[in-house]
Amino acid sequence: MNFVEELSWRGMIHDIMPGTEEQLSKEMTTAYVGIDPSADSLHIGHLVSIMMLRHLQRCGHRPIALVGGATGMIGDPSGKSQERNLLNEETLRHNQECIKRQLSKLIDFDSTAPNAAVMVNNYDWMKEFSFLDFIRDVGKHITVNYMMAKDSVKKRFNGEGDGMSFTEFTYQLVQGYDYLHLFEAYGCKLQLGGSDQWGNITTGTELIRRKLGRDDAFALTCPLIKKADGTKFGKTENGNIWLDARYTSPYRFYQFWLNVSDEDAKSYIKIFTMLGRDEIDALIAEHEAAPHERKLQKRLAEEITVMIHSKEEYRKAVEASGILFGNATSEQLRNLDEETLLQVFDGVPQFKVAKSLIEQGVDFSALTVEHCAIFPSKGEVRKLVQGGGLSLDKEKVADPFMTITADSLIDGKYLLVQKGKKNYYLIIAE
RNA sequence: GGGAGAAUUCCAGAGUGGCCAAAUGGGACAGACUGUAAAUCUGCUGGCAACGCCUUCGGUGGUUCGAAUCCAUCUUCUCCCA
Repeated sequence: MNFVEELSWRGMIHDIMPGTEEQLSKEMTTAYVGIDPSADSLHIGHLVSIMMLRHLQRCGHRPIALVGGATGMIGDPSGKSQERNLLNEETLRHNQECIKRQLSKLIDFDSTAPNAAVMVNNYDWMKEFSFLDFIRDVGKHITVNYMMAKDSVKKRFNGEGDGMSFTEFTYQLVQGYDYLHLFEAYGCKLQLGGSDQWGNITTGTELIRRKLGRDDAFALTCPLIKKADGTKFGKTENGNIWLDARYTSPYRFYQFWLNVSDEDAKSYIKIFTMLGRDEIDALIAEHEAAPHERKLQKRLAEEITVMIHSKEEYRKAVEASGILFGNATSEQLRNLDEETLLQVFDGVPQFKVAKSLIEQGVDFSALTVEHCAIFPSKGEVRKLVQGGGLSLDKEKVADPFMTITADSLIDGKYLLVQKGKKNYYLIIAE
């Protein structure tokens, strides 16, 4: 299987350095991607790079995942208009461990195959590197003129943002040195990344050329993922979509993919799943024939959820979606056992209230406004009720001042308040 | 340094003594339709024990029966001249 061809039909190539394809067909090639360890979980913004590594490994080449412990301490100025926070070593190590665990599910690090993946941390070779040694052995080879010509740097000189510290300016040199180091230590001849990394990557190949006189270091970047409507990919109003279930529940993760637009689904299924070309073409054809069935989104969500979480989590997410968005009745809701109920409503805002309060009977508006702060005011509740936008336990609320008693409790302790179609609030009486 | 103007509810932006909880547009939220989409249409957008009451129009103080509207002063911003 040809790596470049594979990425190419998937629309995952933005820029490729001449000679890359020849290099890949010549021998088993080692390639790396840099990952910024700024959190202890990856998010879906990282997923494209990871998919590139997966394809690379499948095509028989050797992936290296480089955790940017050192570079993470500096902060990449590309695409940022402000100086970033720096991380300490302890946090970095912790983050690296967590990231490795996530990557292991997707990339093979452990096998004895010659192309088993490797994880490295640039902190390991940067921490002992003295400033003097660095500027003598590395800085000497690259001119400031060259560094200033990069777009990411130029922008910061044109009055966008707050200027740029020397630390940030050095970033590309440090990343460039990573490539040099991996080239020498691992025979790594290709760097992959997002298109915003092109400038940094070419500093690396330039460094290898000038210092070692070698011109067989290559670069390949993928386009940055965009949504068809121009808004930022991978963000919701609740923030990032994380791969770690602690930060983004599998249910939300599944929902994110299920909700992508038709246009985006067509490109995402190529980028984020390992499905083959024929299957994808068939899915897209099917989708275009009956877009309302959203087979494409369903399949996309299934593939990715299973890949990142598990079949079991996927199954639960589908079940939860059925209850939340299907025409589940009050009856069905009450038939759920407590465990399933809590899973379905995992991630839904929860409010605790004294059970005695419910047993005495309490006014719906008072409960949701005063005791639980679900809604900001009783006027709000009244308006929503008048518009038919509020449900309790899957039944429309007709009177904002209705009295809630223990009869409404599900499993003797839960109340499910629903605003509109998508907003749920769980009240727990204890 | 001198002069002119502006500040209104989530945003933009009307209002220049009682008819102002404040036009209109946008956004947000909800309803219908739908595919948990887009578009469209409808409602709604200060609070409350609600045909009424209370708190809002940069801050403070005043004039008045009555002030977002007039006066004084302070703060911030914009523009013009040097």
